[in-house]
Amino acid sequence: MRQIIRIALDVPLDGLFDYYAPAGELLGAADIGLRVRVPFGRQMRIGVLTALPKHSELAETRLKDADAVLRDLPPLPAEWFRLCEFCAAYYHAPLGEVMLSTLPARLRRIDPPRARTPRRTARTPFPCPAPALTDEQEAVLAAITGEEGFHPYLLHGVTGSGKTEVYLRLIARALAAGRQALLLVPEINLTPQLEERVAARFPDVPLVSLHSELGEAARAQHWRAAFEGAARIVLGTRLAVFTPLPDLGLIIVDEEHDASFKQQEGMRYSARDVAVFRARARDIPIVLGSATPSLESWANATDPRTRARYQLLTLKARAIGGARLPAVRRIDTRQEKLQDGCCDALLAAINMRLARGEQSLVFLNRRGYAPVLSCPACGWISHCRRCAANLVLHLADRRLRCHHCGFECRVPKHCPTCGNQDIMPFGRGTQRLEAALAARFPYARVLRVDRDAAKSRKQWEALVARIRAGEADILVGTQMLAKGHDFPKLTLVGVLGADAALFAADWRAAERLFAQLMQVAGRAGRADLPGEVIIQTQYPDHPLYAALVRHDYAGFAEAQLKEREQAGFPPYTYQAMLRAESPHMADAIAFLATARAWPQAAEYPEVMLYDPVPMRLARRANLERAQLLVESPSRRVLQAFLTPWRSAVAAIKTPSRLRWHLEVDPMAF
DNA sequence: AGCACGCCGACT
DNA sequence: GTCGGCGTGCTC
Repeated sequence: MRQIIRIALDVPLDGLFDYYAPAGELLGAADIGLRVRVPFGRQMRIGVLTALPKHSELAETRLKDADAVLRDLPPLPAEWFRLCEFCAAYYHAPLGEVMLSTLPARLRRIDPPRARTPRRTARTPFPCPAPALTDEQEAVLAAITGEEGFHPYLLHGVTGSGKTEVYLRLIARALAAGRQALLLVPEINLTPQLEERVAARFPDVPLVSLHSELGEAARAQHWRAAFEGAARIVLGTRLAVFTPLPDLGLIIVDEEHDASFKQQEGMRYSARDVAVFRARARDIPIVLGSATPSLESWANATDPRTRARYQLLTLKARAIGGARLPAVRRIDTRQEKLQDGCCDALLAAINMRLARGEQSLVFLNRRGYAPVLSCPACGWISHCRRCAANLVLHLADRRLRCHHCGFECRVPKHCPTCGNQDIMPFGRGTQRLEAALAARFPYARVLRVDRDAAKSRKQWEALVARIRAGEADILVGTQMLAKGHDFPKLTLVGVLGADAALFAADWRAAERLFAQLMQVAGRAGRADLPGEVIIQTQYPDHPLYAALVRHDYAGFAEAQLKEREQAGFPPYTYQAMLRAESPHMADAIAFLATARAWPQAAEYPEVMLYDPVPMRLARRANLERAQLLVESPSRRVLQAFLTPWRSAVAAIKTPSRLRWHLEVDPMAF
């Protein structure tokens, strides 16, 4: 009679796998959570020991022997199991896939490279004493003090109001209580800056960062320090939310509205939502911070029907002495003659900054030279052969590029269909704007900051350093530049081409645009220099811009929530999306139609299944994509439906090239 | 998801 | 004659 062990494996199959314990090993309850190496099919894999069952459902003759129990790492704790189980259940992903995908790659490897002596990361932060708090910050901290147990807070603070200082004080409190603090940030771009600031405040406290740009070795090392409790502060991007932390006492989610908390591959989870679950399970406070909270969080904090699930805390004033919110002006471009896409007022304002030695930023969320190349003679336009999208003209290196699949080619010298020599760029991107401004202001130093100019982290940091050193007068940038960094000499922000998002098919576009414009406006005038924002628009009376002029997030959010409620959109309804992709649209649609026709669906009258439709980008990289929206006014009902439905969907016989996935709480449509 | 087995088209 | 295309089926 040999001991049976139950293993979670990283395979897209439901259920766990039973093995015999390796010869000569007797495992006990304390070993649950250890990693185990097992033969699976024709390969070896790493799994996690989840149980020691008395019997297996499988005939014992079919069980294989596990290869080895790995003891290089202590067992993963029960709390981490519960977190993974919650995600597996809520996002309808196989447990093994969830568990293994949340571990650093090195711990999933069959042949772990011998751990080398950890390199001393010589971090000598300049110790930085805590500044005096504003009255508002005091009030916020007082509201949080003394709260034991699970308590979710939404910290709404305008850019520059000193949210980070509040975080630092809360972290200090957690540390003093002998707890670890987990600080989640949206983007890798912002982590070094914040890490420096946290390290400077707590020079003697072990701190680690966890993000995808760390090398495999560093990632494993940091993760381990956090897991073993050596690191007391953990700062990381979304993947860090799964790090087991023995003494966790506080979670902070900075910029909680940010879309990068949503994983868009594999298990499509929201790190912010997982963080809230984790805080509740562990019975500790969590602070979600933002200048423009997600409407979900705002509703949770303000809608009386949700009985104020989150406690709202507000920072209204800018913390830096004398700094005020920038004046926002709308310029009606229907009344204006534009030059290179810019109105006179913007050009004059840039001129004034140049004269005063200050910086200007022109925000245009479209990279490349022009979004499409076209032939005026025959109407040819530069389509991507693999996607339902246009090829973008990149004049900097004379290439046409697809921003969806990465296809690129040389710019043709003449029209491929009619031979016309005069093919024309249509529309305007950052490269074209950069060139135009450089020609218009020949003595100004124009710097473009977009994903093409800042491909790597290094390039990005070099650009930021140049801007801060005052080596640029006019910045042309995409949303990359909207986030996080303060540029003390930047006093003018111009916004071009924002209108498109007002009437986008995606009903979340307005929310994103408002957040983005609030953020980019926050770049202007942070120090003692007053800031100005000029928005060029054909719809100056649009309520979104009107709210922006008033810096009125709350007014905007309330109006949006009212619209959402009337239209029956989240957060007043709960959604899941089944997506399929295949070389042929008909196969994708047919698959979704079969899924929709699930006979038992009739037993869930509160669940609405929409018609399968092609996705907005209907073809990408030669795969045609379609989606099926599932909706319910009740989260519980939706979940109850999804579990059996997913099993039924998994049993549908599909053409071999068809891929599908189910996404709970989809963000992008 | 991997990975093998298996049965049909153009290469040495 | 075989290299390799991807259809099908299995993994404790």
